[in-house]
Amino acid sequence: MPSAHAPAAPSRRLCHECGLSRLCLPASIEGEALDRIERLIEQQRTLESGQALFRCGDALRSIYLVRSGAFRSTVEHEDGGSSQVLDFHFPGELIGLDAVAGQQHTCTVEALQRSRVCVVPWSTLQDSAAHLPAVQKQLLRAVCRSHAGAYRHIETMGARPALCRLSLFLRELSFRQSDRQQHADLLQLPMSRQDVGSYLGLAEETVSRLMSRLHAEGILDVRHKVVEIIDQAALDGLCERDP
Amino acid sequence: MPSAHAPAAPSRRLCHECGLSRLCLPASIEGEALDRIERLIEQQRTLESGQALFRCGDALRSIYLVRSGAFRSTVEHEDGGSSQVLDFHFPGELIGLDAVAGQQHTCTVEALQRSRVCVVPWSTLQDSAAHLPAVQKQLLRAVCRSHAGAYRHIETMGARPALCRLSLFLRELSFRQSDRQQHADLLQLPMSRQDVGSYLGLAEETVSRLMSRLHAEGILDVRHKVVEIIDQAALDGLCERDP
DNA sequence: CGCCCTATTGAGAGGTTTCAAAATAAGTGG
DNA sequence: CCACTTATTTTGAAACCTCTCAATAGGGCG
Repeated sequence: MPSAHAPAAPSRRLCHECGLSRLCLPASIEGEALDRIERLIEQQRTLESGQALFRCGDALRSIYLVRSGAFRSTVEHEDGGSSQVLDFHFPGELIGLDAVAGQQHTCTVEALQRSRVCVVPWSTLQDSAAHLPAVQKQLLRAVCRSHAGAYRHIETMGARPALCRLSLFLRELSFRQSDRQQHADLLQLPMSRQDVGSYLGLAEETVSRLMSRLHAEGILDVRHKVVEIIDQAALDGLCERDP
Repeated sequence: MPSAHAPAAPSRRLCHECGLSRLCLPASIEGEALDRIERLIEQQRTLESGQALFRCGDALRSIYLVRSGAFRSTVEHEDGGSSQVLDFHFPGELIGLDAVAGQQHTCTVEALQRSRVCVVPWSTLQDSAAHLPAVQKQLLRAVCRSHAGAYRHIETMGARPALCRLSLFLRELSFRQSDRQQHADLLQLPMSRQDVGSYLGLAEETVSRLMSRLHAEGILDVRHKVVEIIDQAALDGLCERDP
């Protein structure tokens, strides 16, 4: 019935049909306002593994909404040689807000695997936020959520023992996966051990060693980039600062 | 001349007369829009050293603009005993945005010394942002600036050697002081050594030891809570990851 | 199938933490 | 204003953890 008159919208139902909208920019937005947000999406873009979404120093052009895959953001250290992993980004998350303060990106973001993003031009988004309080609110909440994530990361790095940091990292991944309706105890680690080490302020060998140890103790089942949590309670215990 | 007709505004020129407005919420806002922002300030509040602005779990009621003094935000760890310093807050900075995502505060903020803040009710601020794009923009930038600070903090904690972390911390304080028109090389440390240690993921003894060492090497002049940077170049050198 | 990159595992050196004690500052009440 | 108590800071020595260097094993991609 409705198909008869519908102007055959050219598959621009991106957000309506996207399972991530609950997490993404349009969270808690429905109806016409959602249509408006959909129209902000300039294009979708696919990135191959290793490809950069933008690099440190690039001018702020767009904000990106992760549709699938995973990303890693890094900063190059002044001395040139070393770089450090600042964050990982999964479906439903916004990327690029690091440039809002200074109009240019402060880190480099690369795909860890074949990934897909929705591209939202910043100028358009800003205009939209100025007119639609709902968009403005969501944008602010997205930044604040990201900020809260950074605080959790700081908390994790402040948890001294390496085992404790790794446990917190795995728990965080587990939470984020279940947010996306994925198994909370069958973790997909799209990043390398080196990335994990850099993210946690540890050597990659330490990460590898601790993974093996947790496997040997029956707490994890480590199969390359797939890690299954066998004993959640034990893992939670390791997140405490002491033992 | 102008005093003749002026309606003797009852000292509500808070922002106009505040030297921090360039850093604070009203940054780059002038004229009538600035008046509007001024009117958002419900009251000013003075806190004694150690007094809490809010505690973890409190409902989001207001955002606070630091006028003078210094603050420390901490999270209590689940196990109860330990807590961790997440951030320090100085004049011109916004406090309280951590609660925007979830409507309740995720950390506890306490004054490190007698301090003064402007109190802006969140509901009022939100309304104002919905109507005034300038306010909206500033609010977003403030969060993003704070987010950028968190990323720098992560970068600092990822810089493995303790000496390197401490150097980066001192440099950061120096930058923030010069932003506030204070001497860049005469640092005021309102927080304890333990706070610094917690902030950097180090033991307080390590912080103390390294301070002494830098003093002995003639790079710093450490006088209790006042630290003078004698050899800026040497300190910068220590910020590199290697030596 | 073979190369290359990543991950794992081992052993030693080094830096930080811990525990403990002394020295210094800060806050309190007379 | 001083003496007292309390808290913070500094310094020391030993133990521990993590890093580094090095070699091996395992997957992934052409």
